[in-house]
Amino acid sequence: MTEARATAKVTKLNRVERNAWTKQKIFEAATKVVGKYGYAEASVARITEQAGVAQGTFYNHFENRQELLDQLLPKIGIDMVHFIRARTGTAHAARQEIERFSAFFDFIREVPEFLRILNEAEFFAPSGYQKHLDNISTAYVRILRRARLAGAIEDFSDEEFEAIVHMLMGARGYLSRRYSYSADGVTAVPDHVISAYRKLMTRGLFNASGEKTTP
Amino acid sequence: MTEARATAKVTKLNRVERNAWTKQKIFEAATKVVGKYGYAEASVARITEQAGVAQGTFYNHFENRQELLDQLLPKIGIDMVHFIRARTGTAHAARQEIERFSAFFDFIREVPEFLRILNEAEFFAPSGYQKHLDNISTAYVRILRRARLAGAIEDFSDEEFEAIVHMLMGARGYLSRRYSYSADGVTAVPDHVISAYRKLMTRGLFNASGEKTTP
Amino acid sequence: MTEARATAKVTKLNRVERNAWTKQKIFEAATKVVGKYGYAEASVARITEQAGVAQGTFYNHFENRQELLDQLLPKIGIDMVHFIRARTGTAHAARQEIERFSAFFDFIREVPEFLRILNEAEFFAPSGYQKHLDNISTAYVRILRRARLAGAIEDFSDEEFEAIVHMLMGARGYLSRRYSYSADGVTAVPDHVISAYRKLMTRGLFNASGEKTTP
Amino acid sequence: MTEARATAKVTKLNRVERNAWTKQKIFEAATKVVGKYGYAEASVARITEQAGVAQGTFYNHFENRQELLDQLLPKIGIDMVHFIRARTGTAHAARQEIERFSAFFDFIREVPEFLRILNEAEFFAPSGYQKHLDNISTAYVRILRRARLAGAIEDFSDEEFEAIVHMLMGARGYLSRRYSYSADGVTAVPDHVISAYRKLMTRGLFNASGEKTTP
DNA sequence: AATGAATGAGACTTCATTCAT
DNA sequence: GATGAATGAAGTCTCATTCAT
Repeated sequence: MTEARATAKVTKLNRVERNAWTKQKIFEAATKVVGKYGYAEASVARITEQAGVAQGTFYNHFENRQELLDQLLPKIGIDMVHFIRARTGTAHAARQEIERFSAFFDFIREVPEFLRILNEAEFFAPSGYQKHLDNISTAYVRILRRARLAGAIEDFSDEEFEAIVHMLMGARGYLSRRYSYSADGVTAVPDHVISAYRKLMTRGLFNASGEKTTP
Repeated sequence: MTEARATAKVTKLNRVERNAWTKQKIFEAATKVVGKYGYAEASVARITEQAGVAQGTFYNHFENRQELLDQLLPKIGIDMVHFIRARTGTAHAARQEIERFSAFFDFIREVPEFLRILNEAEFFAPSGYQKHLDNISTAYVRILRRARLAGAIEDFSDEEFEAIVHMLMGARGYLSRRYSYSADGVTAVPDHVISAYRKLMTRGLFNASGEKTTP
Repeated sequence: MTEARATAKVTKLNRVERNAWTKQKIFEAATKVVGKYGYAEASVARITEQAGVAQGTFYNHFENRQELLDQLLPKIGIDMVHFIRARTGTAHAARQEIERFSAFFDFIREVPEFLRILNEAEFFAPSGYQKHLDNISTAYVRILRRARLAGAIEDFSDEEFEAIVHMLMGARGYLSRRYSYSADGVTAVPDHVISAYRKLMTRGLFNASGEKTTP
Repeated sequence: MTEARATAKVTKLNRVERNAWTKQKIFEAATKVVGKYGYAEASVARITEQAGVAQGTFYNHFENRQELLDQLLPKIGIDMVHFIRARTGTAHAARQEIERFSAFFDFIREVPEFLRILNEAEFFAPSGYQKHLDNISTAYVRILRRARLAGAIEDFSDEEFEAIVHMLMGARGYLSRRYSYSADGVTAVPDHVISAYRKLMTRGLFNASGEKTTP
């Protein structure tokens, strides 16, 4: 009898759990489908088929197709922030920035769907995109401010930080599209791209002296 | 008599001219429609209605909808290159770069549709986008090389130039989306954005000596 | 109570039954439309209107228009085989052949749409036509072989049987078009057509001895 | 000057000649197009392109598309009659019939477009088809009557002749479709088809004695 | 008589969403 | 909550025909 109950834990979920589980299945299916075919091809039929549920089920969990699409990027974006944070050491601010830059591309290789979801979201899921942007730029500006406090950056105002952060995000997007896409799968970014980025940042944003004085 | 004939040119076109004129009307209509509603909403019906021709007429001038969409960006992109070139002086390379940066945003104000056409093209008109990208990056790399020859840039390889150019294009795109969009119409880019860009460039890419006034 | 339930079966169908019923409605509508207007004029719009369902419903049951058209003839063809078999007695082989010939024309009168569906299928639903042809000729050759075994036919090889069967089918098609069509509806075949066929068959294919009354 | 006029004969036709020549070009183009792609794919655009004239030109020579299509088969049908007549000897009537049967298939190989034009005409150019049918069956019945007069056929009425002719035409059509079509081009009919036909005819239609008495 | 761009009706098909079971 | 058939608006594209040049 106890064994039966143990089995039940896996196969027989209660109502709330079943509900969450179904929604999660749809989320994962959408990630796969959008990652592989793009938003434009991510029809409700395709997503529900991938999720193994009926089309009607979709509308028990989401108001409409757009609502799901808008939740997709912010959800994965938070995963990305955690991933990058875990990969960032305690070195000098300029070096940390390079680490973040590299970690971004590592994450893309880890979650290959992310690239397409990120890039297309701006036009197919604008409100989801905006939410993601806010998430990221807020965190990023905070980092730059801290670096300024630590003396690693001088002569940039808060407003300029915001602009810089958008430039950095834009640069990453462009580079990822230019260098990371490939026939099947995502490849590493060439070294010269990273070196170009390092030069631009260490000279343009951070105090050049920063690098030399790192213990 | 010659003047009368000149007038006639406008009102009474021959077959070839009428043909070109119709195609041009469709182009202009598409620019407006895509600029206002985006590629996704740019149906042939909408475009032809805007152009004042029948839907069937569309297919006398373009193989299919996508063919027009793919021609849109490269066509306007060339206009942009001319516009920016005309606004670029003969000053030091670093200053020229700032001029180009500013001129880009001026062009956006001049041709408000361009922004959306450019930004969405990557996903709705990929082959047209690629063509545009090639047009621009080729020209841009040439400019950077010339600056290097003139001693205004040091320590960057050709490969790095290509990466830099993609970063610059990406940065502009992001910034334009962040700062230039608005409810109705396109607004000027704030000064602090330009100043942030200038700092990044003059310090990160160009020789500091270029800026004579830097202490 | 049981009777009430039986009635309920008709009025209140379950999901599977409703589904089959809808598909059947579309089939019947297509039969009518193709029979009346021909394949070329059998648009999905016309068929669904006749069936009393929305156009979109069509594509829940058939991959595309052609799939339905290709299924039409084989489906009715099987009905025809049953019809003819039921009308064929146990008389001498030659007489049976005449019975089949007559029964064919009877079936045409029973299902007036069949004629047009059969005749046009070759060009508008080739794969459906081929399937029907295989169904029929296989059965027909088997009949001739049996007659040969019984001594009613001599001096024909299997290959020749196949050719003969095609001739017989062709002859029926031509005759049906020539004699059975009419402004509205299908009429009986004149006696002289049947007598001509009988002579050709009893003398050309079957042993004369079969006809006992021949002097 | 005389030489110039000679050239003119070829290049410069008078109005009537040019007119006829253009119409002829359209006819030939239509034959090729229908023969290759079938009536359904024989759009005015395709035909005029094949003919090397503008679409508008078409309507200077034919009321509409259907008019041309309806003229196609009768025109070639007459060629066929001449061809078969030239191949028919003066032997016994039964042997002549076999010669006609063979000549029909020879003609198909000579004019490969004919097969498709003939077969599809019934449904895509019904009035043209009817005209062709009348042409052929009239001539054919006349032949059978003459054979009856000569004693080669007995016991068939005029009405039965008409039915027989339709059977023969139907048989030929079926056989041609079954045996003569092939991936690219038209192939010869197998011997067993001809032998089956001969048996059916010499026994079923003609006096068997006819063959034996041939010198 | 020749041209070929313009027309617009109509065909097939897709797909987000609804709703009865 | 899950199901999946039904819906119908909307989209792309074809093509016979017209007509001004």
